[in-house]
Amino acid sequence: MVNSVKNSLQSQRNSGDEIEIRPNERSCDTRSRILASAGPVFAAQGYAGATVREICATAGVNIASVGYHFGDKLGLYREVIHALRLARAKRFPTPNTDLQKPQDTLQALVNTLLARMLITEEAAWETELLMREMQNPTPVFESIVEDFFRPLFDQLTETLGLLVKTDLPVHTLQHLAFSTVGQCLYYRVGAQAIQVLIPERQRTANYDIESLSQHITAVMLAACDNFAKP
Amino acid sequence: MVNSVKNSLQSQRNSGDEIEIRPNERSCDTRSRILASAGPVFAAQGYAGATVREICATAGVNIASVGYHFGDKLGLYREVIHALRLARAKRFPTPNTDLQKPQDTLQALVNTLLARMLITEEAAWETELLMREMQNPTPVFESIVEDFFRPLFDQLTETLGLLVKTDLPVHTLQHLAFSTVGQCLYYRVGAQAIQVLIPERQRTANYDIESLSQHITAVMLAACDNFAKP
DNA sequence: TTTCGATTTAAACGATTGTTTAAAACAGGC
DNA sequence: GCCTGTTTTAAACAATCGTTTAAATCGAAA
Repeated sequence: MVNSVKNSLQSQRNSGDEIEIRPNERSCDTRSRILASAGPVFAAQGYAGATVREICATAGVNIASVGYHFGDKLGLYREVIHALRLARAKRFPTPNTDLQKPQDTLQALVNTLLARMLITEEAAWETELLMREMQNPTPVFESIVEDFFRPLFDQLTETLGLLVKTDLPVHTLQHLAFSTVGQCLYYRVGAQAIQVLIPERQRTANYDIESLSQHITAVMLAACDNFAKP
Repeated sequence: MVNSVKNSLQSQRNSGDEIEIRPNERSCDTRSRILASAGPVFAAQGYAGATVREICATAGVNIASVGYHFGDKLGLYREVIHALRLARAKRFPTPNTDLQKPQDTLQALVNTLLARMLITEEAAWETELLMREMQNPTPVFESIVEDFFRPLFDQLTETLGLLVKTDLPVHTLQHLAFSTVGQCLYYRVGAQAIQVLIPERQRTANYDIESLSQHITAVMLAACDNFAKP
């Protein structure tokens, strides 16, 4: 009873304030350890498949800690997503759209998209988690789209609008934007299929970010040129 | 003990023979009822998320029946995938590539791809299940790619090869094929995101299979034209 | 040092999972 | 009708899940 009251208060505090001042070092340590361990586990197993026992074991803390610090499993997941958003906003700043030719802007946007998809560093779990949200949306999905996908989508639509010269209906520009995104996304979504379809030698030679980025940009520029003169 | 022996024998019989002669009507009924109920449940919840209890409840049979007829949960899943392959081979025959202009072949291939993705009939669970296999591959995934994806992929590569006129390296044709597949796939993978990004009125007006198919085909034809004259 | 609230811990809770068991119900040959 | 092998059934199994509890431990103010 006393615990649950404390937890709910703490939950409100955490989700409300941006700057959190933890009571002391000890709790802050276990809290952030849980947070750091939870991300990869959620990404690898999915929200339902992930177990708080595995998360706590990886973090080296007691099982009850997640209940104490985050209320419950869903509260922990919410904070993982929250932290993920902050981290990715810093890692992938939206490329500057002005001061350069739209061809270069498109190239930069495709590069950013592919880099987000094919990242293999220690932050690969972030992309994995976002992919899982796309297939199995949780209540946090809509805010992810608004904060994450829409800015890049708007920038893409705008840039394509500059490239087609002729005024095209909005939905055609949106289709072109989705064509761009779809091509980039496939090298992550279809990665398992590509691994079966294409022998490894070819894959390592011609499937790096640079080659794919140039190819997709070329496809879209050709499409824009063609759509310009009907 | 006696049961487990019977089950393993039965499992081998089922996976080996193509034409199965069930001992009598009764068993065949519960067996096929389980099989019919399992597909949608596996598709909706994923393999791990699906419960044999829900499957059996939907089928109206006892919980122990899945153990008796399929050995265990994984055995049931294998047979679901097996039946799915047979059903889809009939439903989506690969379009005839000869006897028509490559432009028309491309259009037909894109149409088939989009139809597979955006199907909303009672067989929608099949696509859902295949998408889950792409993200969380089980041991059956590789055979799915070989039997299902590769024929269409080869046909696509070949058709694009006819369209570019100039001889291009194989990997470039493969990239073009993936560009085509990626654009089609996105309207299923990104459906949840599109639902947030695009207001419903626009979606119902300009996101039908026909419009999307024509758009994607136009994009790829433009790309092929451009790649032809470097 | 004592005291008190914050935090961590081990243990248990009830619920749900896949699987198994042993008995009952069934179908067909004699 | 009886017998035999197949199929179905209700019940229980052990394992694992998220969550809760009450006691132990800690840190700092009094």
